[in-house]
Amino acid sequence: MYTQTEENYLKAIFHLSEISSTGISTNAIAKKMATKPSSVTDMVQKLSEKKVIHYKKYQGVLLTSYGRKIAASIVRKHRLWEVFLVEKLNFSWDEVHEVAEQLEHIKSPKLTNELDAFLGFPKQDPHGDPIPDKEGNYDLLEKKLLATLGLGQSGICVGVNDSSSDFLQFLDKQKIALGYEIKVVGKEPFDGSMQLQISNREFSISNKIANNLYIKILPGS
Amino acid sequence: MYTQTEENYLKAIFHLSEISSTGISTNAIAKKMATKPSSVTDMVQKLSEKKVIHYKKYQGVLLTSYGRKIAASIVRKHRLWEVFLVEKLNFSWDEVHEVAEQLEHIKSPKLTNELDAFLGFPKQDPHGDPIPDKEGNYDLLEKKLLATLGLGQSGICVGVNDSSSDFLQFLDKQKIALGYEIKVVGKEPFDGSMQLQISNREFSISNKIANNLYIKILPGS
DNA sequence: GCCAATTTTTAGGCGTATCTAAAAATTATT
DNA sequence: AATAATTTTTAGATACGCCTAAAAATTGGC
Repeated sequence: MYTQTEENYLKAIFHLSEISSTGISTNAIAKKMATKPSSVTDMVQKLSEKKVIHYKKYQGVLLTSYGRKIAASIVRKHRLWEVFLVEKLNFSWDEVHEVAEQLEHIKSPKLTNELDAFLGFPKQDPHGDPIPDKEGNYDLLEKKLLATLGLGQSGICVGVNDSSSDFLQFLDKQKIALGYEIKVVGKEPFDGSMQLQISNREFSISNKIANNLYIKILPGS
Repeated sequence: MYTQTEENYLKAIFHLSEISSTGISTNAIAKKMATKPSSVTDMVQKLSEKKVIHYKKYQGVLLTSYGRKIAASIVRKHRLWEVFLVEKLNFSWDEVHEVAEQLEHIKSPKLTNELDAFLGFPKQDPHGDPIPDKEGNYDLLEKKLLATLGLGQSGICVGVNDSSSDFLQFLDKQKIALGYEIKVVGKEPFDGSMQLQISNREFSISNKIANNLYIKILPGS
């Protein structure tokens, strides 16, 4: 059994692994966990003794296959709860994260699996991220950052990179939500800003925004 | 904000207060919490500083009205989650406690209140215990012997008087279990036997049985 | 009312998870 | 390759919640 803190470290390493695939540095974990590198060192030594990560001094860490399974089960719970909150309890997608951070630590396989069934075995959470199954397997979406789209291309908004409340509220204000079709009708080389078309509405977003929105490209575009 | 441990102490004191109404002893709390009296002393000193209990050395503790409100909100969450688990996720009444012990510590007023609404504002949990409202108020349900119920009254089966094996096996055979709602649909003055309705099943029990089953009366019956 | 039994508190220690400050190792620069 | 900058680890301290053992206060029996 793992403490909530241990679970949070495993989850952080899991998410960092999705990007880097090389050894995850102490500093990267510290940044993600909003803690100090020295605290990370203490923890990774403990996690290493528990065989959930590989760790050698000064060389970063990697999840063992066992550790990856545990991390995936936490992510599974987090995302299932997000679906529950949005679909059953009238939460909006920018309110769910904080509560799901708590709910993901509830220990009851029966609860998790019954919840999964109750929700109709969803494949994605409200941010478009995949929900791992019981065994920890999940489909990687072929997501692209909006910023990488060319002029005239269009796609469907499937997720966000930065799920901070500020960013999610910005999207809300701009009436951008998951599932919306977005077309790139202009790109500004000077600052990387883009002109977009959603439904019949046209507006402009900064490069920073475009680097935080994941898009699934439509085949004929 | 309170730690999970602090919340568990408050809840224990809350439950002990329902019985004794005098100062709750260190030993009583230690027994309920499955910990040592010295640990209890440490904690009650901390809780006293936080103004949630009244405490004077060697004189036991009592909740302040503020502390009672906090404790009631934890009990509220616990019992709402129990209803959720039984009604939505196919848990049986004897499986819910352990999971509810975890879920009761989730901190999100919106979650609690939306869950309440989602469940249709239930007044009792699956064991027949009352669910406090947002303000911490709740109806005390009276525990009565089944034999004392009048015609047409209904209640929830909450306990047994005689726990002999013979009796418990009888209950099993008749498919009567804790948490079941029982309605009195007939009383026989001659021998004191009663006709009962459970779910859509009707059957008859002797007076001896009726004097061994504790029932909590539902308000509107 | 006094002594014994019980209850409660205090004192001191332990493991977890965190921190700061300093030392050690690695990486980058010139 | 030597030195500077960065990263990482170690050392030592703190708060929390728990423990054991011993002291203090209360309660009960005679």
